[in-house]
Amino acid sequence: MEQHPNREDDTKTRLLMAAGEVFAERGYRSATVREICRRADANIGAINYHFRDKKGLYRKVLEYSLRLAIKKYPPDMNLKKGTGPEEKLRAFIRSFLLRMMADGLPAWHGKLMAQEIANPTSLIKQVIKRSIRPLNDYLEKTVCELMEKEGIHKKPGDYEPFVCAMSIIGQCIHYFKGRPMIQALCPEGFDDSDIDMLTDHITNFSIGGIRAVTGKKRSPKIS
Amino acid sequence: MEQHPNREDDTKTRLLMAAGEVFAERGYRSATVREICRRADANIGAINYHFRDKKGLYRKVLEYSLRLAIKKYPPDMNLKKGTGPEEKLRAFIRSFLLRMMADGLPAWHGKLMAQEIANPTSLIKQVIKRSIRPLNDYLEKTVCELMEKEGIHKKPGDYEPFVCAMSIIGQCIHYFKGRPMIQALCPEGFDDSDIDMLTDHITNFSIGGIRAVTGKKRSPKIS
DNA sequence: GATCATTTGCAACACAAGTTTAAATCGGGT
DNA sequence: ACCCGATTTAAACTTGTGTTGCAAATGATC
Repeated sequence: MEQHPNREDDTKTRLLMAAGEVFAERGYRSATVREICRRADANIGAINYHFRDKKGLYRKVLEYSLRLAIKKYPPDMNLKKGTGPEEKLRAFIRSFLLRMMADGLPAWHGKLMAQEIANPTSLIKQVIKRSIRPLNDYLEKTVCELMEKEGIHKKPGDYEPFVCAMSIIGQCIHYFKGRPMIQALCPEGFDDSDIDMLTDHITNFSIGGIRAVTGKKRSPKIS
Repeated sequence: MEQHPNREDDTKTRLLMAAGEVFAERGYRSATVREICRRADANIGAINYHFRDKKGLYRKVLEYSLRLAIKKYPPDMNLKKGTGPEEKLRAFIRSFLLRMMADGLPAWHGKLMAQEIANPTSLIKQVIKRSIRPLNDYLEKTVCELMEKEGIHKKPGDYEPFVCAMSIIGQCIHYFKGRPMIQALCPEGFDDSDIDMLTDHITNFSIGGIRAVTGKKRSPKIS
């Protein structure tokens, strides 16, 4: 039935792939080992043999997905050095959206993270430390660069860059998790091909937001 | 253990109250009838007797919560007529955050909606129609007023006000559903008392965002 | 080709959660 | 005091899900 978990691969790999798919689209709790095994065309027992239990499988999926993600989406987003912060922000948002919305092999990295954020499991700590924190640091750094252009000097970890980063992430995640509601609210529009328009909107909106946040603080410093 | 479902009330009311609490904090799927009954100090069978089944109970909770919400948070947010759109937006964001974050009796209206958005049930259509849509309309209208001040004429339902509204809602919901992650990312800060700071930030950020979005479109119309 | 570790398939088990049922209890009305 | 309907209770039933054990099959090594 499924394509990606190629029958050529060994059972362990097929399980890993199928599990990645299912965990990504259903989340840890709602995913069932039986569906994973069905998609992997493997036996229920195999999961116990190769990964001990469901959580062991999930742990391996996270590790594998993380390793792939680092390769495919390095923190600097493969942008040439010296690109302006606006373009860095746009690239960040676009890749963040793509990672969550896209289908296919590298799709589940973002979805897994989004699921963890919305419904944390006991592995949330690890996910944050190794996946979310680096992304967030990069985003905060970019935000700081944008603030710098407004004449405000902030460093990652300060209050303003942090909440701005949260506002940006929040928008992106909302467009993923809130898709059913958005479809219902606005039935005519928003197929998956609109990621570019979405990227434009969130980028513009956020740049304006950052500008406004720094603007509030600037007044005492200008004069 | 619990306070609100007062032992004085009849079983049906106690069940309704307890269910509101549990559904609000756990979501429909993760909530269990057994916990609801335990909190309501009622028998398992009572749910079947009074509400047919879990979904029937949930439906009644939504109806009751909606009726209360309309009374407590009317669409115009009880602002005096003639208030500026900035203040309307701030009031909207603040009440939206409060409804999700607060504890106590009227707390679960917002939480239920947020849970529905993040994990829709089969009743999502009804929730959207009667709760979310009106709120969204009001928000879009406010956004349009803000755009008007920038010299751009848009009406609710147009693309720009819609995506701006989504960006605002997205930020608010992220601060509710993403609380565990935010705590982990920024352990020092963010107790529940920071709603005022959050309101300030999201309001400023969003006003700047709206300004930026209209700014992009304004250039051809100005000249 | 025999032996051993690895892998698979199947069935059973445990457990949690929603639902149902039948008996017990209670409260008014006559 | 008795009866009848409404309510409450306790227990069983059903289903879905994770886990485990075991026998059979497979494959590699000597």
